[in-house]
Amino acid sequence: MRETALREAEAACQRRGATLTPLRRQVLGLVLEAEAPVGAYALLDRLKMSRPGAAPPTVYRALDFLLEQGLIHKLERLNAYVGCTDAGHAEGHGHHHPHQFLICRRCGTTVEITDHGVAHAIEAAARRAGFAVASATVEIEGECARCASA
Amino acid sequence: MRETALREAEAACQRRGATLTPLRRQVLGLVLEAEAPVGAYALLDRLKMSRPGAAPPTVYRALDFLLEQGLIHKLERLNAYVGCTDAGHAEGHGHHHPHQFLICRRCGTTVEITDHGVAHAIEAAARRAGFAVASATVEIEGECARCASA
DNA sequence: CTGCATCGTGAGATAATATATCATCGGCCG
DNA sequence: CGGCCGATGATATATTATCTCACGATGCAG
Ligand SMILES: [Zn+2]
Ligand SMILES: [Zn+2]
Ligand SMILES: [Zn+2]
Ligand SMILES: [Zn+2]
Repeated sequence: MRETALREAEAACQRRGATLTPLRRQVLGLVLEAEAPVGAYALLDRLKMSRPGAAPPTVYRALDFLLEQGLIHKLERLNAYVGCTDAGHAEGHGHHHPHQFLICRRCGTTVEITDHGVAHAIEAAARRAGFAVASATVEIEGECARCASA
Repeated sequence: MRETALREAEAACQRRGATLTPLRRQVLGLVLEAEAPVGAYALLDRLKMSRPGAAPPTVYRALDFLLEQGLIHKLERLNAYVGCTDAGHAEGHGHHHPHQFLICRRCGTTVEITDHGVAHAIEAAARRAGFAVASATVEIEGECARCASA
Protein backbone atom coordinates (compact mmCIF):
# COMPACT_ATOMS: atom_id res chain seq x y z
CA MET A 1 0.00 0.00 0.00
CA ARG A 2 1.22 3.44 -0.88
CA GLU A 3 0.01 4.98 2.34
CA THR A 4 1.94 2.41 4.31
CA ALA A 5 5.07 3.06 2.31
CA LEU A 6 4.75 6.78 2.93
CA ARG A 7 4.34 6.25 6.64
CA GLU A 8 7.35 3.97 6.74
CA ALA A 9 9.36 6.53 4.82
CA GLU A 10 8.38 9.17 7.32
CA ALA A 11 9.45 6.96 10.21
CA ALA A 12 12.76 6.11 8.51
CA CYS A 13 13.54 9.79 7.99
CA GLN A 14 12.76 10.59 11.59
CA ARG A 15 15.11 7.88 12.79
CA ARG A 16 17.88 9.58 10.81
CA GLY A 17 17.07 13.08 11.91
CA ALA A 18 15.77 14.07 8.49
CA THR A 19 12.41 15.61 7.79
CA LEU A 20 9.99 14.28 5.24
CA THR A 21 8.14 17.54 4.72
CA PRO A 22 4.74 17.65 3.03
CA LEU A 23 6.35 18.65 -0.24
CA ARG A 24 8.88 15.84 -0.17
CA ARG A 25 6.23 13.43 0.90
CA GLN A 26 4.03 14.48 -1.97
CA VAL A 27 6.82 14.02 -4.51
CA LEU A 28 7.59 10.60 -3.08
CA GLY A 29 3.91 9.77 -3.40
CA LEU A 30 3.96 10.81 -7.05
CA VAL A 31 6.99 8.63 -7.73
CA LEU A 32 5.42 5.67 -5.97
CA GLU A 33 2.08 5.93 -7.70
CA ALA A 34 3.70 5.99 -11.13
CA GLU A 35 3.79 2.49 -12.49
CA ALA A 36 7.01 3.11 -14.39
CA PRO A 37 10.15 5.19 -13.99
CA VAL A 38 9.09 8.80 -14.13
CA GLY A 39 11.00 11.86 -15.29
CA ALA A 40 11.48 14.99 -13.24
CA TYR A 41 9.37 17.12 -15.54
CA ALA A 42 6.53 14.62 -15.55
CA LEU A 43 6.58 14.86 -11.77
CA LEU A 44 6.66 18.62 -12.03
CA ASP A 45 3.57 18.64 -14.22
CA ARG A 46 1.64 16.57 -11.73
CA LEU A 47 2.96 18.59 -8.84
CA LYS A 48 1.70 21.77 -10.47
CA MET A 49 -1.86 20.53 -10.21
CA SER A 50 -1.80 21.00 -6.48
CA ARG A 51 1.07 23.53 -6.29
CA PRO A 52 0.75 25.97 -9.15
CA GLY A 53 3.98 27.72 -8.23
CA ALA A 54 6.13 24.61 -8.54
CA ALA A 55 9.25 25.00 -10.67
CA PRO A 56 12.12 22.70 -11.66
CA PRO A 57 14.10 23.36 -8.47
CA THR A 58 11.06 22.40 -6.46
CA VAL A 59 11.03 18.89 -7.79
CA TYR A 60 14.80 18.49 -8.11
CA ARG A 61 15.35 19.47 -4.51
CA ALA A 62 12.78 16.99 -3.36
CA LEU A 63 14.31 14.30 -5.57
CA ASP A 64 17.78 15.03 -4.20
CA PHE A 65 16.51 14.61 -0.70
CA LEU A 66 14.72 11.37 -1.50
CA LEU A 67 17.81 10.03 -3.25
CA GLU A 68 19.98 10.86 -0.27
CA GLN A 69 17.54 9.09 2.01
CA GLY A 70 17.55 6.05 -0.26
CA LEU A 71 13.79 6.30 -0.72
CA ILE A 72 14.06 6.48 -4.48
CA HIS A 73 16.66 5.58 -7.12
CA LYS A 74 17.60 7.21 -10.37
CA LEU A 75 17.78 5.28 -13.61
CA GLU A 76 20.71 6.91 -15.35
CA ARG A 77 19.95 5.44 -18.73
CA LEU A 78 16.43 6.80 -18.66
CA ASN A 79 16.92 9.98 -16.66
CA ALA A 80 14.02 8.82 -14.58
CA TYR A 81 13.23 7.98 -10.99
CA VAL A 82 11.60 5.04 -9.23
CA GLY A 83 10.67 4.26 -5.69
CA CYS A 84 13.03 1.93 -3.89
CA THR A 85 11.51 -1.50 -3.65
CA ASP A 86 12.88 -2.09 -0.18
CA ALA A 87 13.61 1.29 1.29
CA GLY A 88 13.62 -0.39 4.70
CA HIS A 89 17.05 -1.84 3.95
CA ALA A 90 18.62 1.56 3.51
CA GLU A 91 18.95 2.50 7.14
CA GLY A 92 22.07 4.57 7.65
CA HIS A 93 23.16 7.80 6.08
CA GLY A 94 25.05 7.29 2.84
CA HIS A 95 24.33 3.64 3.35
CA HIS A 96 22.42 2.87 0.21
CA HIS A 97 21.75 -0.76 -0.37
CA PRO A 98 23.29 -2.35 -3.44
CA HIS A 99 20.78 -2.74 -6.22
CA GLN A 100 20.47 -3.41 -9.91
CA PHE A 101 17.83 -2.71 -12.51
CA LEU A 102 16.42 -4.94 -15.21
CA ILE A 103 15.01 -2.83 -18.01
CA CYS A 104 12.97 -4.51 -20.74
CA ARG A 105 13.56 -3.20 -24.24
CA ARG A 106 10.17 -4.22 -25.47
CA CYS A 107 7.69 -3.25 -22.78
CA GLY A 108 9.80 -0.85 -20.77
CA THR A 109 9.13 -2.66 -17.52
CA THR A 110 11.77 -1.87 -14.96
CA VAL A 111 12.47 -4.09 -11.98
CA GLU A 112 14.80 -3.46 -9.09
CA ILE A 113 16.69 -6.43 -7.78
CA THR A 114 19.23 -6.81 -5.00
CA ASP A 115 21.65 -9.48 -6.08
CA HIS A 116 24.56 -10.01 -3.74
CA GLY A 117 26.41 -12.07 -6.30
CA VAL A 118 26.61 -9.02 -8.53
CA ALA A 119 27.52 -6.78 -5.62
CA HIS A 120 30.32 -9.12 -4.56
CA ALA A 121 31.64 -9.50 -8.09
CA ILE A 122 31.79 -5.73 -8.42
CA GLU A 123 33.52 -5.42 -5.07
CA ALA A 124 36.06 -8.05 -6.09
CA ALA A 125 36.73 -6.54 -9.49
CA ALA A 126 37.25 -3.12 -7.97
CA ARG A 127 39.51 -4.46 -5.27
CA ARG A 128 41.68 -6.06 -7.93
CA ALA A 129 42.18 -2.58 -9.36
CA GLY A 130 42.90 -1.09 -5.93
CA PHE A 131 39.61 0.74 -6.10
CA ALA A 132 37.33 1.31 -3.10
CA VAL A 133 33.66 1.10 -4.08
CA ALA A 134 31.32 3.73 -2.75
CA SER A 135 28.34 2.94 -4.94
CA ALA A 136 27.60 1.18 -8.18
CA THR A 137 25.12 1.85 -10.95
CA VAL A 138 24.00 -1.37 -12.62
CA GLU A 139 21.37 -1.14 -15.32
CA ILE A 140 20.75 -4.27 -17.32
CA GLU A 141 18.89 -3.96 -20.58
CA GLY A 142 17.30 -6.89 -22.35
CA GLU A 143 14.06 -8.77 -22.65
CA CYS A 144 11.83 -9.65 -19.74
CA ALA A 145 10.22 -13.05 -19.26
CA ARG A 146 6.79 -11.94 -20.43
CA CYS A 147 8.07 -10.36 -23.62
CA ALA A 148 10.32 -13.32 -24.40
CA SER A 149 7.42 -15.76 -24.24
CA ALA A 150 5.23 -13.59 -26.45
CA MET B 1 49.28 5.46 -30.47
CA ARG B 2 46.26 7.41 -31.54
CA GLU B 3 47.02 7.10 -35.22
CA THR B 4 47.25 3.36 -34.86
CA ALA B 5 43.95 3.23 -33.03
CA LEU B 6 42.29 5.25 -35.77
CA ARG B 7 43.64 2.98 -38.45
CA GLU B 8 42.47 -0.08 -36.57
CA ALA B 9 39.06 1.49 -36.16
CA GLU B 10 38.90 2.12 -39.87
CA ALA B 11 39.80 -1.47 -40.62
CA ALA B 12 37.26 -2.78 -38.12
CA CYS B 13 34.51 -0.72 -39.70
CA GLN B 14 35.39 -1.94 -43.14
CA ARG B 15 35.21 -5.55 -42.01
CA ARG B 16 31.66 -4.89 -40.83
CA GLY B 17 30.57 -3.02 -43.92
CA ALA B 18 30.43 0.30 -42.10
CA THR B 19 32.17 3.47 -43.17
CA LEU B 20 34.39 5.51 -40.91
CA THR B 21 33.99 8.76 -42.80
CA PRO B 22 36.38 11.67 -42.27
CA LEU B 23 33.90 13.36 -39.95
CA ARG B 24 33.37 10.26 -37.83
CA ARG B 25 37.05 9.62 -37.79
CA GLN B 26 37.72 13.14 -36.63
CA VAL B 27 35.20 12.86 -33.79
CA LEU B 28 36.74 9.56 -32.76
CA GLY B 29 40.11 11.24 -32.76
CA LEU B 30 38.80 14.00 -30.51
CA VAL B 31 37.40 11.46 -28.07
CA LEU B 32 40.63 9.51 -28.04
CA GLU B 33 42.86 12.50 -27.52
CA ALA B 34 40.83 13.67 -24.52
CA GLU B 35 42.41 12.31 -21.39
CA ALA B 36 39.08 12.11 -19.60
CA PRO B 37 35.46 11.41 -20.49
CA VAL B 38 34.32 14.22 -22.72
CA GLY B 39 30.87 15.70 -23.23
CA ALA B 40 29.17 16.08 -26.57
CA TYR B 41 29.29 19.87 -26.45
CA ALA B 42 32.96 19.91 -25.55
CA LEU B 43 33.54 17.80 -28.64
CA LEU B 44 31.37 20.15 -30.62
CA ASP B 45 33.45 23.13 -29.56
CA ARG B 46 36.64 21.47 -30.68
CA LEU B 47 35.02 20.25 -33.86
CA LYS B 48 33.99 23.79 -34.73
CA MET B 49 37.62 24.82 -34.92
CA SER B 50 38.04 22.86 -38.11
CA ARG B 51 34.38 22.71 -39.16
CA PRO B 52 32.75 26.03 -38.41
CA GLY B 53 29.36 24.78 -39.51
CA ALA B 54 29.21 21.94 -37.02
CA ALA B 55 26.03 21.77 -34.94
CA PRO B 56 24.78 19.42 -32.21
CA PRO B 57 23.40 16.86 -34.66
CA THR B 58 26.79 16.73 -36.32
CA VAL B 59 28.47 15.42 -33.22
CA TYR B 60 25.57 13.34 -31.94
CA ARG B 61 25.26 11.50 -35.24
CA ALA B 62 28.95 10.72 -35.19
CA LEU B 63 28.75 9.59 -31.57
CA ASP B 64 25.80 7.33 -32.36
CA PHE B 65 27.75 5.69 -35.11
CA LEU B 66 30.82 5.21 -32.95
CA LEU B 67 28.70 3.76 -30.14
CA GLU B 68 27.06 1.32 -32.53
CA GLN B 69 30.45 0.25 -33.75
CA GLY B 70 31.69 -0.22 -30.20
CA LEU B 71 34.51 2.23 -30.76
CA ILE B 72 33.44 4.41 -27.87
CA HIS B 73 31.30 4.04 -24.76
CA LYS B 74 29.01 6.43 -22.97
CA LEU B 75 29.26 7.09 -19.26
CA GLU B 76 25.65 7.50 -18.27
CA ARG B 77 26.40 9.05 -14.92
CA LEU B 78 28.54 11.73 -16.50
CA ASN B 79 26.79 12.18 -19.84
CA ALA B 80 30.21 11.83 -21.37
CA TYR B 81 32.01 9.63 -23.85
CA VAL B 82 35.29 7.71 -23.83
CA GLY B 83 37.17 5.67 -26.35
CA CYS B 84 36.88 1.91 -25.85
CA THR B 85 40.04 0.58 -24.31
CA ASP B 86 39.94 -2.58 -26.36
CA ALA B 87 37.79 -1.96 -29.35
CA GLY B 88 39.46 -5.00 -30.84
CA HIS B 89 37.33 -7.28 -28.66
CA ALA B 90 34.10 -6.33 -30.35
CA GLU B 91 35.38 -7.87 -33.55
CA GLY B 92 33.85 -11.10 -34.64
CA HIS B 93 30.58 -11.09 -32.79
CA GLY B 94 29.05 -7.88 -33.93
CA HIS B 95 27.97 -7.25 -30.36
CA HIS B 96 29.55 -5.10 -27.75
CA HIS B 97 31.98 -6.52 -25.26
CA PRO B 98 30.97 -6.47 -21.59
CA HIS B 99 32.65 -3.69 -19.71
CA GLN B 100 32.54 -1.72 -16.49
CA PHE B 101 33.80 1.66 -15.40
CA LEU B 102 35.63 2.69 -12.27
CA ILE B 103 35.06 6.38 -11.61
CA CYS B 104 37.08 8.10 -8.90
CA ARG B 105 35.18 10.64 -6.83
CA ARG B 106 38.26 12.58 -5.96
CA CYS B 107 40.29 12.93 -9.12
CA GLY B 108 37.66 12.02 -11.69
CA THR B 109 39.85 9.39 -13.30
CA THR B 110 37.78 6.90 -15.22
CA VAL B 111 39.02 3.44 -16.09
CA GLU B 112 37.36 0.84 -18.25
CA ILE B 113 37.70 -2.75 -17.12
CA THR B 114 36.39 -5.99 -18.55
CA ASP B 115 35.66 -8.27 -15.64
CA HIS B 116 34.04 -11.53 -16.58
CA GLY B 117 33.12 -12.26 -12.98
CA VAL B 118 30.87 -9.22 -13.01
CA ALA B 119 29.50 -10.12 -16.42
CA HIS B 120 28.69 -13.65 -15.31
CA ALA B 121 27.11 -12.52 -12.05
CA ILE B 122 24.88 -10.16 -14.00
CA GLU B 123 23.98 -12.89 -16.44
CA ALA B 124 23.13 -15.25 -13.58
CA ALA B 125 21.08 -12.69 -11.68
CA ALA B 126 19.11 -11.83 -14.79
CA ARG B 127 18.53 -15.46 -15.65
CA ARG B 128 17.08 -16.02 -12.19
CA ALA B 129 14.50 -13.37 -13.03
CA GLY B 130 13.80 -14.89 -16.45
CA PHE B 131 15.46 -11.92 -18.05
CA ALA B 132 17.62 -12.13 -21.19
CA VAL B 133 20.52 -9.68 -21.04
CA ALA B 134 21.28 -7.63 -24.11
CA SER B 135 23.68 -5.18 -22.54
CA ALA B 136 24.60 -3.89 -19.11
CA THR B 137 25.69 -0.52 -17.86
CA VAL B 138 28.02 -0.84 -14.87
CA GLU B 139 29.50 2.34 -13.43
CA ILE B 140 31.31 1.99 -10.14
CA GLU B 141 31.98 5.11 -8.15
CA GLY B 142 34.52 5.30 -5.36
CA GLU B 143 38.11 6.09 -4.66
CA CYS B 144 40.99 5.05 -6.87
CA ALA B 145 44.25 3.62 -5.55
CA ARG B 146 46.21 6.83 -5.98
CA CYS B 147 43.67 8.97 -4.17
CA ALA B 148 43.27 6.45 -1.36
CA SER B 149 46.99 6.48 -0.64
CA ALA B 150 47.15 10.27 -0.64
C1' DC C 1 20.65 8.26 -69.68
C1' DT C 2 17.02 8.66 -66.24
C1' DG C 3 14.66 7.86 -62.31
C1' DC C 4 15.01 6.37 -57.74
C1' DA C 5 16.67 4.72 -53.27
C1' DT C 6 20.21 5.18 -49.73
C1' DC C 7 23.50 7.30 -47.07
C1' DG C 8 25.95 11.04 -45.08
C1' DT C 9 25.88 15.74 -44.07
C1' DG C 10 24.30 20.94 -43.39
C1' DA C 11 21.43 24.03 -41.02
C1' DG C 12 18.04 25.80 -37.93
C1' DA C 13 14.86 25.13 -34.48
C1' DT C 14 13.28 22.94 -30.47
C1' DA C 15 12.87 19.55 -26.71
C1' DA C 16 14.28 17.53 -22.42
C1' DT C 17 17.01 17.57 -18.36
C1' DA C 18 19.31 20.05 -14.69
C1' DT C 19 21.44 23.93 -12.02
C1' DA C 20 22.48 28.83 -10.31
C1' DT C 21 21.00 32.69 -7.78
C1' DC C 22 18.60 35.57 -4.82
C1' DA C 23 14.60 36.34 -1.89
C1' DT C 24 11.40 34.91 1.70
C1' DC C 25 9.45 32.55 5.55
C1' DG C 26 9.26 30.11 9.88
C1' DG C 27 11.26 27.73 13.66
C1' DC C 28 14.75 27.73 17.10
C1' DC C 29 18.13 29.38 20.27
C1' DG C 30 20.73 32.58 22.96
C1' DC D 1 14.73 40.92 20.22
C1' DG D 2 18.30 39.32 16.79
C1' DG D 3 20.80 36.05 14.42
C1' DC D 4 21.07 31.42 12.45
C1' DC D 5 19.36 27.62 9.65
C1' DG D 6 16.59 24.55 6.88
C1' DA D 7 12.99 24.68 3.54
C1' DT D 8 10.59 26.79 -0.08
C1' DG D 9 9.37 30.43 -3.80
C1' DA D 10 10.62 32.52 -7.95
C1' DT D 11 13.32 33.73 -12.04
C1' DA D 12 16.79 32.89 -15.07
C1' DT D 13 20.11 30.10 -17.22
C1' DA D 14 22.97 26.05 -18.32
C1' DT D 15 23.54 21.51 -20.25
C1' DT D 16 22.29 17.63 -22.95
C1' DA D 17 19.79 15.71 -26.83
C1' DT D 18 16.47 15.36 -30.71
C1' DC D 19 13.39 16.86 -34.68
C1' DT D 20 12.79 18.43 -39.30
C1' DC D 21 13.74 19.71 -43.78
C1' DA D 22 17.07 20.10 -47.39
C1' DC D 23 21.07 18.98 -50.25
C1' DG D 24 24.72 16.49 -52.60
C1' DA D 25 26.94 12.07 -53.70
C1' DT D 26 26.66 7.28 -54.84
C1' DG D 27 24.92 3.12 -56.64
C1' DC D 28 21.61 0.63 -59.05
C1' DA D 29 17.31 -0.36 -62.12
C1' DG D 30 14.66 0.38 -65.75
ZN1 LIG E 1 16.41 0.12 -3.60
ZN1 LIG F 1 9.08 -6.83 -21.44
ZN1 LIG G 1 35.18 -1.14 -24.31
ZN1 LIG H 1 41.37 9.26 -7.77
